[in-house]
Amino acid sequence: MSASRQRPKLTQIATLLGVSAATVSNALAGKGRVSEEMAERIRAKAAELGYMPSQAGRALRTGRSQVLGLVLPNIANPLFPQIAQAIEHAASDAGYGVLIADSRGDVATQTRAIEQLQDRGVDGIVIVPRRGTRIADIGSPVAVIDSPSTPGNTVSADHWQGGRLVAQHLLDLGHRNLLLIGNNPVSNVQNDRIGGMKSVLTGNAQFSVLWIEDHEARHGKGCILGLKEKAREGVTAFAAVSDLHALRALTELQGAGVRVPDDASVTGFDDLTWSTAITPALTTVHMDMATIAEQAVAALTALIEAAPPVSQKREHVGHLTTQTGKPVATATQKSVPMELILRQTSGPVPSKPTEIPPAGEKQ
Amino acid sequence: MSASRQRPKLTQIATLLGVSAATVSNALAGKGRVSEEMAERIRAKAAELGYMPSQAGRALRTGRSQVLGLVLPNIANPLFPQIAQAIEHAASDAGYGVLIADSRGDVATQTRAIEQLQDRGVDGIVIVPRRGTRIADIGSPVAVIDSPSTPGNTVSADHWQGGRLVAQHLLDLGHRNLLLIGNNPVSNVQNDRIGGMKSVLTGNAQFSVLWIEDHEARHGKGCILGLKEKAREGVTAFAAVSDLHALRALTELQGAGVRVPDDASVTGFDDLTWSTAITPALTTVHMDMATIAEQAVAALTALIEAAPPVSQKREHVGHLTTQTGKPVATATQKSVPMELILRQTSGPVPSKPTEIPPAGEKQ
DNA sequence: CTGAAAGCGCTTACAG
DNA sequence: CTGAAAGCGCTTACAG
Repeated sequence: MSASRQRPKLTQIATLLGVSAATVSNALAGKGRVSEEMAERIRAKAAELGYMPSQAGRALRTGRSQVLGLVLPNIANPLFPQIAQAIEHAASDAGYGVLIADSRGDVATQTRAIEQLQDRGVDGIVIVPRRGTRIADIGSPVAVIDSPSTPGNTVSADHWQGGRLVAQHLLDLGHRNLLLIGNNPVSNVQNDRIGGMKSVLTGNAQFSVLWIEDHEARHGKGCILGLKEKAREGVTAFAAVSDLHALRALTELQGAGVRVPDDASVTGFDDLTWSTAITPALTTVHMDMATIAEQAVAALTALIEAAPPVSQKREHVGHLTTQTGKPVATATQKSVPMELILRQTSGPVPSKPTEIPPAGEKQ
Repeated sequence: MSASRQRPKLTQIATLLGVSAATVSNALAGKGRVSEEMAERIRAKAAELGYMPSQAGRALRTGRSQVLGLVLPNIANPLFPQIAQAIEHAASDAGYGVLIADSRGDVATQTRAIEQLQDRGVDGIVIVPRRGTRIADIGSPVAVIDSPSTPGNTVSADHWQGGRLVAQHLLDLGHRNLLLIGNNPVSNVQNDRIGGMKSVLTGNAQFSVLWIEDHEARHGKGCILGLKEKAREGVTAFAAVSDLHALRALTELQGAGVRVPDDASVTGFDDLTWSTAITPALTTVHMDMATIAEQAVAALTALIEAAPPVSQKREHVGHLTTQTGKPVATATQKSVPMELILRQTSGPVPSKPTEIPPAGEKQ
């Protein structure tokens, strides 16, 4: 009944007001070349008609789509919601839309995904890269979200510091025998987190590291991690590099009759949605994705504005541009502090040696 | 070093070959108005230069952006990765990009999100709507992913049938006393799932329903669900309408010394990523998001093609269009069967009455 | 079978 | 302060 009248266009409001399209455009863009009085009338009329400029027209003319591409290693990744949400907001605040792409596992698909995004005319790309990605080969402005150990333009959480946080927390609770649980020793993120933990675990605390992929390579996918035995051997704290692994540890321990946090503590990383939905709720480390996303988008828009739009006649070629037209940008390296979230899976080290039930009739 | 030459444009390949832009355009579009020989040369040259048409130019001319909007109630939803991934692929296969938007909780934000998408010129919208959304008010082609109980153009999993699947499974295992766990009684999806379960639980099986929101309203957010007591009262199977609630049940039971699946069975819904990462792995019901997404995108592209592009001069106004230019579309109502995934949290009902440890020193 | 022309909706120098 | 004109890259009737 209401709504959905035909979308008004610039020229309509121009003729309605008896002015030129140029004036309307300038007024709406706030380019100041218009009398305040005229500008006001134009803005009023535009608002009245619910005018929104056509992206297509503007994009064609300016060479800018006002759209960013978001490339992720694997959309199915449980961290994806947090990242996508944060990027979407940051981008939206900066006047950009977000087009998604999925690397679907391999670097080849990632390359294709990036190309597709470019074919669709994105102004820049936010990427959480797969191992082995050559960022430099991407012909668009790029912001990388990874770990501070990644070279190049990067924004990320300070995973190392996050590691220190958990380890210190466990130390403070009296734990002196810990198992650090990771998945893959070649991940920068995981290595940083573990490295941070290790850096705190000096002196009289002992620890070892369990890499799940290695373990599964030997015992089969989805196998038991043998945490109950570890507990019986005296480990009182299990510190995983991700909530996913913490969940695995928690359920394995609980299923084996090891009580958390009474008999052993478990901690994770990432603060995934379900981490409060479990009993006991998971102690974890939270990354401030909102800030990370803002910084990534800010870095990206800076790059975009520095680079001349591709499809524009370059009247006077800038002094500070390389032959490819890419500005000589200094690499951004930002890292955002992580925050420890105290919940119920971590508690004081048991005073008396833990009594772990023996055998255990697992099916 | 290589790559990133200036993007070639249509006219470049035209002049290079000494033909008109029109011919190049026709050849590339396969419009047949070009000799096969010429077409071949043109295609070859285009491939050689890595030509990709400018979306902006094409969009401006055709009135079509080849982009779909994806609107979700809450990007942070754990189901989002599955949905986004599936939609992205289906859309990509159909030649569309996907722009994301976040409803961030309320209907008002959802409305704004939809408007933003429209301002960015999307050709259509895939929406997983919030309660109370008036789909009819959206001025663009829309495909809705929800439950079959939702009126209008809808594609969805057959949640009711999924419910039957789990309930029958538990019945087959000998369970006769079940607790169905839901969150919110006003959700169509959850009601369908529970309804399906109930429809199977006739005869000598007894059950009751626990709505978590109600329970939390009385006992506080994040409270204990009291499942151990239920178990002691004779419940042997806990069937949740989502993996999230199943996880909550599982950890609560495990933490209270109730062994799963030996003492009690637990089942979920959705097959979230972590459902194999827990011990024991979760028995759940999987939705075929790939198929759902394909159907949603297919329905959407059909609508898009039926509707005349907004910004086009409508030479001869079609016979079968309403005054708003929207085609009189018959409502699509498709539902995709769900699949039971047997894993370790469900097992035969215990032969002897379960011995649940009493007290329980929860912290 | 091929080309010349118009135009999609905007913005940006340039004149006045 | 305002307007006329050109042009972003494409596609689509229409002529030839």
